[in-house]
Amino acid sequence: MALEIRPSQALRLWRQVHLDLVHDGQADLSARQTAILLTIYLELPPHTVRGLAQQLGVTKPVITRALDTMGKLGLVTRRRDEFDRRNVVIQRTVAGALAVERLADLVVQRARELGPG
Amino acid sequence: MALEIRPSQALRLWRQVHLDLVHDGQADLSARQTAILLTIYLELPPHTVRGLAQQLGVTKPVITRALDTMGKLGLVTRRRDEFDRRNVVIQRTVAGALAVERLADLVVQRARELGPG
DNA sequence: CGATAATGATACGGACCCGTAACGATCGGG
DNA sequence: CCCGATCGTTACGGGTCCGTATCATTATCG
Repeated sequence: MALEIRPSQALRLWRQVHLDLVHDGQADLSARQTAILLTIYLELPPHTVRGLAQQLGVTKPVITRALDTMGKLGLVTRRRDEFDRRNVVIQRTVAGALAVERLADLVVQRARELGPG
Repeated sequence: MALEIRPSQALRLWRQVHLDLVHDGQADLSARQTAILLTIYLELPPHTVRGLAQQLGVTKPVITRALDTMGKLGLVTRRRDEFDRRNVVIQRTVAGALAVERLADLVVQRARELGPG
């Protein structure tokens, strides 16, 4: 079920969605933060700092700081793992789920509006 | 020629491309910077600081700083407009064009790999 | 126990970015 | 000519992020 898209379409889609994100005054997330957020919301729990760091190929402090920021924005929450208290389990929030959902709708909508070529 | 894509597909595509960008050690551009870069490379020249600021709905210093950063990365160049020396014309570079092209191919490739649902 | 390993958080110096405000340079009309 | 308008840049104070190194806490295993 491959999704066929031409390079020029891909670029216009990419640009338009980013323009929308900037325009809507959403949090100006970096590529890293976006990757972290979507990983948390798309991959199966549980998510740990170490696991996310491995998946992204970055150091642990990067994840910790990103979680700090997203926590302030209400996009994720952290909780101690009671079975292994060294671990921290990253949890989703309603606000985060809504933000992800809004992003999905944005991409779908802008893709639908793409002209040929 | 609408491009049909489901929300879950959109999210997986978005996540995977961002993961690739992080992994490939590309510059960790923010949403704003990405929007600026793609606007320069997709919209017809000439591009000015003021024009970009209007299109993105941000202040001029934001554009100036983004151009500083992308200039260091070799993605864009600036030149004085000789007809109206108040203006600065933003120009594309070979490196920038290659980076944009690579992004396009990345999106196309990851879209092709998307499963259904 | 005690030693070792593993996890996530923190400290540090440096870099970048933000928004507001001010600035120098340039144009253009009276 | 000069004065206002316009352009892009810079200054400022505050915030975030980076990578490296180190830390406290907790688990594991001899």
